[in-house]
Amino acid sequence: MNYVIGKDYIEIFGKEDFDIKEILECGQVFSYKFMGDCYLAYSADKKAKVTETSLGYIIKTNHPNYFENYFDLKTDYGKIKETLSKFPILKKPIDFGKGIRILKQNLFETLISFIVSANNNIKRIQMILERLREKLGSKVGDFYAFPTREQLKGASVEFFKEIGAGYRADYLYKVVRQIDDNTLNEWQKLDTKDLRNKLISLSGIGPKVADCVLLFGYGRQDVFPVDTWIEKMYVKFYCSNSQIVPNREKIRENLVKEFGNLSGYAQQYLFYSMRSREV
DNA sequence: TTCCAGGTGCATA
DNA sequence: TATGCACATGGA
Repeated sequence: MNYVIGKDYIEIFGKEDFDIKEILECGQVFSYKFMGDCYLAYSADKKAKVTETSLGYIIKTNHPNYFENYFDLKTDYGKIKETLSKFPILKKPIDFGKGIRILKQNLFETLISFIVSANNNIKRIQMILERLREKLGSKVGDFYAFPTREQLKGASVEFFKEIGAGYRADYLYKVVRQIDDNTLNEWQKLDTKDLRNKLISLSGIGPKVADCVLLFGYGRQDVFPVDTWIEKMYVKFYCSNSQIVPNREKIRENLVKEFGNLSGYAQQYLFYSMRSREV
């Protein structure tokens, strides 16, 4: 996929490895808006407007270098899809979500977002996160930035309940007090296993949320988040009728063993097609 | 009305 | 180590 970067834009040529609807709506990210003729993508304190063109896409933003990384434009998804298509169960999911790219999201925002995501549905997750932005975030031009750790630290448990976080309010209140502004960045140097254990030690973060933060925040691909949809997928494709369904930890182990360093990509194709009832 | 959603924390054996 | 249950909330 070719693209050029200007002072306030990125132009993408070709659509086979980049579909903005699939990228934003495949469940990896919650802070975006569909505007009818374009998508607005929000990440931390930055915004991009993505519009389809006859040749591909035009991304308008004041931070083109940031969004070049955010949309993972340097990675060759054609090659990844070619490799993964050799797995029979991935053929349809890859065809269904062939324009997906795994975003490289802001660490802190990813952490908070996926704590909110636990046992929740995507529409409500988006609503809660939007309220967080509007009530605690700094105004940047015509939108609100995702609140910083300091800004979240100023909020009470009651506040988190008021915006609809439910029982996750306690998790949010605690987690912003368990880390400081450098913690998440310092953990970059750890290997996936140690980093995962650090994340799980935080409030509101278990195995699944940790894997999502590893994949969407830290860009680790050797993880396979197992949620209710992946569990359904596993039952459908890996368990015969009479077979007992293994627990999620065992499912995760088996899938990481199978897909190795491409686990993260495989997971997202499968998740998207399962949730869309397209497998 | 009941079930479900990108699960986690905690008690119990 | 493994299993079971409670936990808010809103849409289907």
